[in-house]
Amino acid sequence: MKLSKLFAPTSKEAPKDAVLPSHIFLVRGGFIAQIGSGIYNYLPLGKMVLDNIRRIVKEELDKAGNQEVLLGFVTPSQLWKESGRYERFGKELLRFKDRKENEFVLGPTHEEAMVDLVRNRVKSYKELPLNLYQIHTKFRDEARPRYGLLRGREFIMKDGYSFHESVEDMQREYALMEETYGKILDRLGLTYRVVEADSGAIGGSGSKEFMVLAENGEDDIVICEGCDYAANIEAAKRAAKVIDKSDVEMTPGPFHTPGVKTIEALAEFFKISEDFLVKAVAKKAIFEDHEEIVLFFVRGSDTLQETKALSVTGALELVDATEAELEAAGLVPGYIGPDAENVTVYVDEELRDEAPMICGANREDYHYVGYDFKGKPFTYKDLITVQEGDRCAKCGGKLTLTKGIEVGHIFQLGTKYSEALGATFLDRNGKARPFVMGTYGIGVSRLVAVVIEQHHDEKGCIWTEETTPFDIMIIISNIKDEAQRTFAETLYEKLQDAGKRVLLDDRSERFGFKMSDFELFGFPKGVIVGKGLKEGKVEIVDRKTLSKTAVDTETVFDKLMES
RNA sequence: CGGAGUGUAGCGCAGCCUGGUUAGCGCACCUGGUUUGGGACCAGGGGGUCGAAGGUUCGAAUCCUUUCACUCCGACCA
Repeated sequence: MKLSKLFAPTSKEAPKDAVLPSHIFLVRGGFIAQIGSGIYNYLPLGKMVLDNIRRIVKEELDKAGNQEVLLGFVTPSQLWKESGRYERFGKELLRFKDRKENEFVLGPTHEEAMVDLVRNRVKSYKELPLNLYQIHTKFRDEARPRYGLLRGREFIMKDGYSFHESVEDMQREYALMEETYGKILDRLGLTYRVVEADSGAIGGSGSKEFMVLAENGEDDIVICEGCDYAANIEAAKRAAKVIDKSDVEMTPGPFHTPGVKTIEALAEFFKISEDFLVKAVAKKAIFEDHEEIVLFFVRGSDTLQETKALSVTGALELVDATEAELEAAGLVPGYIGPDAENVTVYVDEELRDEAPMICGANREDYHYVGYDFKGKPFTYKDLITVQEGDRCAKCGGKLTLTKGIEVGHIFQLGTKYSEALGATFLDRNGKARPFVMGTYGIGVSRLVAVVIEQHHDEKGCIWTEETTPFDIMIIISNIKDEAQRTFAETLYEKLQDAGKRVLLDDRSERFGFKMSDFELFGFPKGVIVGKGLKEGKVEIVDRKTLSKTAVDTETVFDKLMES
């Protein structure tokens, strides 16, 4: 390809809203261009990267025995109503009607559609297992799209769905997918961790996320320094905190604490560690058919993990409760304790049998000192957010927090969707049973940006070997110099014939301009054909290190073929 | 969805408050020339429904109303 013919408009200026390197360089390098909020066009270079990633994903999945299909992007709402997600998915699901007033959705994920494809077509255990995937556009009407390709509304995802006759077989496939995803990310040249995750709106019994480690990641992940434990903050567990109670004594009873409403104030008032306080977090839980106030109690030094909290309630969402709503429920804001009546109460697991504690007395201006959880029949659940420095539940090692970008997520789904949609097969005994399913996703378009988040410098992109659109860029320093042009064009032809993907910068621009574009594009190798040609020399530039090596014109071809 | 902004040439912006010639500037673009190892220079040139609709006015980019889009902070987010 000749750069003079390539549609790759580069620019010195980045869009003013671009803050992440991937966003800035992909736009400046002419890889992508925004067309609407959270919607991007792929220009030739961006499309090449996307195709590379898509190809790697496909190769590895096919090797693992998966089969590619392509489902309709527009999905009849009926399917979503059958699974119950039409209501549950919320506003992210873009709904619309056709000219006949029939309702449709733009698929944000395709569990329903894939189950529909398989039901009544796969009828016997003999046809199982089956793992079908597609690499397709998705649409989620994100409340706030940002960060370029990292959080768009329209994006490209690989989504796979497996069907099995037993949980054991599904778990075998789940393990195979974990391995396969690892191979894919390795080939892309990414550093990642597999972490335990919350299953969220998809549901199911277990899930893991593939997190690419990056400073600008949106997800907090917990990593153990001592073993391989790693988890999303939303799902992370720790060894129960050990509290030193040696010099704490309390005489049980109510205590007058006027105006002391926060944990900090309470710790100050009693001159005691927050470890001995009970923090009440009140939320309004919204269910499909009603709303109610729910109370969560955690140790004063802990914070509520909202994803865990949401999951124990089974509600659609949790929102902050207003003081008026709390009072209406018979609660006293600032003095709420676990013995509150007529509301649903969840207590953190680590407070089971804990004593002595200080908690709200459910009475204006009073706390209860010396509270004992022993024998209290609360519903105890894991509710806390793991903090930096907590101890690993697996090995006792120190837990640290880091940032990651989610690029893959695998789920042990079970029979949730097959049951809801009535998708069954006949088992070995001739009995109809719902498929046991797994589901597996990779953010293909997100990966385009992720590669850059992990591989860039202040000048621009640095593509990895398998993602780069071109292997080599030949830069003709002075296009008016006949010798330079002839040599470069000959080399260009030769490398192409030898199977290299080569871009020839034959533009009539100045040297500095072309070098800047080379650095911005980020192809692994550059060849500068310039003033050294008179002495029989050209230079090979390594994009990663930006180091230049003078090479004889005789040997440059072989040198380039080596790498 | 709450709060706050911005829409003027491909991009970045000034002009608006205080209405009044032909709406400017930088970059980019086109032509000619000089230049060619780190985003050059000289000369000439093209490009605008001032986001849209309505209103006030002799006169609107500028004032008013409505609307749309985009962005930022937050909430939200397989």
